[in-house]
Amino acid sequence: MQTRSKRPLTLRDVSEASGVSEMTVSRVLRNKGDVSAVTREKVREAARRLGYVPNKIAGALASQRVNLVAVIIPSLGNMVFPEVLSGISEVLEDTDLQPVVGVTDYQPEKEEKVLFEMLSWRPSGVIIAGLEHSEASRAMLLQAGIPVVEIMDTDGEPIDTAVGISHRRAGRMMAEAIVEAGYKRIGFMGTKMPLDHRARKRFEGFTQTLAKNGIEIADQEFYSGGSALAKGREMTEAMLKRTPDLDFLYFSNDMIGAGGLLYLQEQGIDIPNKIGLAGFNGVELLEGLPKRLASMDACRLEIGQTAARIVAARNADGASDEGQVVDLSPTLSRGDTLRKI
Amino acid sequence: MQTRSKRPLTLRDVSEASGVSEMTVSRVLRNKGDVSAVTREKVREAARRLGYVPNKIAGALASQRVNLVAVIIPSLGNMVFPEVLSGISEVLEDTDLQPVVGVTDYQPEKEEKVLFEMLSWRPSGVIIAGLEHSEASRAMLLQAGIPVVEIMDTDGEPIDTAVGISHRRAGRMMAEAIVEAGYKRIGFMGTKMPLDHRARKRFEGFTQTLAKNGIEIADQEFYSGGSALAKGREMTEAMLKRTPDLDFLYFSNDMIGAGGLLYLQEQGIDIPNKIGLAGFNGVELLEGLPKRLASMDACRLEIGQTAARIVAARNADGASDEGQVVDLSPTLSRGDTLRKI
DNA sequence: TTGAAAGCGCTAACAT
DNA sequence: ATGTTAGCGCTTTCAA
Repeated sequence: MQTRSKRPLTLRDVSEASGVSEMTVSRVLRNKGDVSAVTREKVREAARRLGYVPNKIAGALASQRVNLVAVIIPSLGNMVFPEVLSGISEVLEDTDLQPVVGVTDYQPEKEEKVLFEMLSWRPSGVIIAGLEHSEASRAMLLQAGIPVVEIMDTDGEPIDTAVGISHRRAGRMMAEAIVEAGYKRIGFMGTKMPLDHRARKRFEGFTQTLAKNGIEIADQEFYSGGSALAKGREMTEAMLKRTPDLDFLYFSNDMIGAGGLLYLQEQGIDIPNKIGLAGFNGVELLEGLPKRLASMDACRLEIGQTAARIVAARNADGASDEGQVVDLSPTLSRGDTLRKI
Repeated sequence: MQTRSKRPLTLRDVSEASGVSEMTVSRVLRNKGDVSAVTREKVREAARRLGYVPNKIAGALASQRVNLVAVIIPSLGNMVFPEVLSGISEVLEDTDLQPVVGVTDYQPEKEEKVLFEMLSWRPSGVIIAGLEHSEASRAMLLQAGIPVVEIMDTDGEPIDTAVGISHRRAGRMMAEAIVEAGYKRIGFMGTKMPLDHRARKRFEGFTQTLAKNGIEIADQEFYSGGSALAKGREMTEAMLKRTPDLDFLYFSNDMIGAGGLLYLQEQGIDIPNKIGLAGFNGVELLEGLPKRLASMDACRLEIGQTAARIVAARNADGASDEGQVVDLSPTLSRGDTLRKI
């Protein structure tokens, strides 16, 4: 351990310090090839003593291999994505691959930029949220010549491989459960995000199934920004003032659903008999509410794990699963806010 | 735009396609040096048409510059850190630097590993949470020869520069407010995390100030894992059963505080008169609760912004602010759960 | 304004 | 088991 230096150390420094060729030093540090125990120890000791940190840039250029996996998601604030990331990290930790995260804020232009930036580091694979990408993004992904796994959604044509759930189906399932339970006057609340394709697809599936049962959304409202819990509360109050005869509220995420739930409880309204409620995501965070909100889990952890496994497998044996679509099944939890039939 | 290829394109491909030397192509693509408008357009067009993505690995090796800033944090699930990241991204977006995130799960060994991994990509700076690091980590940071900003905490000796709040002081401030408000029988609930130094420091400051006022924590409990909201609820119930005469509950984070709040409200207990409550963090997420929880904000966004600005400035002009400590002032919000004096 | 040559720090592919 | 050589794809530097 020596004092702060301007020039970072190179293999050569370790080579000189240990009296062994650069090549052998390189072999020791990568545990590659046969090196005698004595030499190995000499080298390790020298590297440790100097505080040598290998230069992956040079290594990557020479070997043409980069052990990074680009993970591109819309947001970190959403709860959902950190959980997907956990699944990815967990699986990649057993390999020599490393996730690198990029965030798009649901903006296609930003996605394009982040993707370009990450691809320019020549990662070994890409895991990217959603099936909707700009032409340029699709082109880059196609050109990259690496495994590309699109996650979260399966309603569409994957570039290469997809792992997720069908959000249309998720919307349909929830609508069916609500109709079966006998609710008729249904209100919807969600985020004002034209670019959140998955929320849009859930909404489409939801309204289609309602329509099939002769039901039309009785009221709806979209918000953006602010605290979701507070927004759920406010929107619920406003909507019930506007449309007092609603008997069910479907929220596009659990957080606003929780806000609505708290509001209704304060008003002493009978849940789920007078009004039923449901959200989406099965956010564990919210366990501990006065009543468990009906919800539908999006298989976040499993999606991350599966995607990572696919990338890892393709890197290991080059097995080509291209075109594969892994469609997971979301499960509905009725909680205490969706009345039994 | 052409079909998927095995070998990624190189500058040479663009050079040949545009009939211009590699060197000039390089200049165009980096907007460096003088290139005639005609040539520039020719090159741009060729690059676009081929779908060329520059190889940053080669570029970085040649130029000895990498526009990445390593950001090392304990967790993404904590709410707090995504917000710090927002502050960092926001500021770095106006520069040519890019954040790259690594997660340590509060484990020193993992921090060491992540740090080593990231430093081996030769980033232009490091932003790392906390002031407590292993000897090896400190050595690497010192050796790296790049700006190092330790964030979140200012109670300790920074390696280079620190930006954060004093958690000891935060604990003291909260204790003072509670004592002033006349509460006497105080219970504490927190996470069982010996390695969360900031939580520990808050607790120390808190108990010290109580002691100074002749008060000792009347009961305390630590949890790990599970949903924080549910844990807050359960622990509150258990603690009040065990120690019924408590008149104040201090929670080490807002999420468990919210759980406690919901429980007490259901029990019809008068908050803040019969029992007062306070959390920590000022999580915006929780606005919308029946009562606003007293809390103390940790200046998360500002910490991120300031840290990023320091790294960016040092990269721009090499100005050396080493040893600087930026100590931000957390503000106490009394909410509705801490009675006025 | 453009081009040619020489490396950046490492590893693949061959020696030995 | 160890060493030598020749690049990886760019950018820096110097020349034209």
